Amino acid sequence: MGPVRQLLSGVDLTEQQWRVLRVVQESGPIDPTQIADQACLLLPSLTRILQKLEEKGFIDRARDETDRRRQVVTLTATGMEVIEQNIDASLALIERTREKMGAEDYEALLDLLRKLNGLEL
Amino acid sequence: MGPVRQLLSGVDLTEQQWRVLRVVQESGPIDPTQIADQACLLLPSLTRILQKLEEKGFIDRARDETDRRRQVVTLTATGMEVIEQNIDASLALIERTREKMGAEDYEALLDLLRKLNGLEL
DNA sequence: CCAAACTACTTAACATGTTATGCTTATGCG
DNA sequence: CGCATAAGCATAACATGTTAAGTAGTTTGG
Repeated sequence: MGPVRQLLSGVDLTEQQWRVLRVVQESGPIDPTQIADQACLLLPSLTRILQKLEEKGFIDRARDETDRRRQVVTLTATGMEVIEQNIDASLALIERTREKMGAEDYEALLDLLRKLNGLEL
Repeated sequence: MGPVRQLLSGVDLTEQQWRVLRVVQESGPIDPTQIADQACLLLPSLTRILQKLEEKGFIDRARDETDRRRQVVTLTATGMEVIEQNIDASLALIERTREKMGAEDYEALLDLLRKLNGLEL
């Protein structure tokens, strides 16, 4: 993750903050529980991350009027800009890693990690 | 790591504290820089962990009289006891994970992780 | 219909990850 | 020898991981 942190340091974002932004971008309006699931974060961590992202003006949070326990997280225009400005470098970094490892090994690693993650120990 | 944390919660040790204890046990008297290397920890984290382990009475720290910048970390009798009391369950947990994943996949995962770790991005 | 159980999220407290900085002791070199 | 530099740790500051509790809103069984 070192290169990722370096990439994001220019816009004052951490790995996790970036990951959450990307999840919101790809999913559209979404509630924290689903974000946590997709970003592999526990809710207490996500709570703090969403607070930071809101302070920075990258997301908005609204109460879900159907179920008032829930929130709806949305990207702001600023948030979309930040993603646009960094997405190419981010994807390039992933691709570079994939090439350095070899595509087959890269996929094999992901599969094995998913398998380990799915295990009941 | 969930099961590991559960295993160690009985003796009030965290994963990393346990890992450091194990490194010291296997290496014998050793300095913090080498511990950090073997346990995959950064020195600031290790500093705090060693402080905790010393408070708990599981390790001793002495200045290296040859090079007074260095320390020598040693297991105490209490530290050895804690390891003896938990090592079997710890190894059993590793073995169980290995079996659940399948030995081949388990080894393949370790190899791929080592490969990724060795990569220069 | 209502109290108990549950869900979604927050807060708190402590441990660690990460980067930058500081301090002390060693080393290399002119 | 004497100083600049480097090595080995410690500290500080902030972000996250992890577990336990707390709060508000919802659902459900009697």
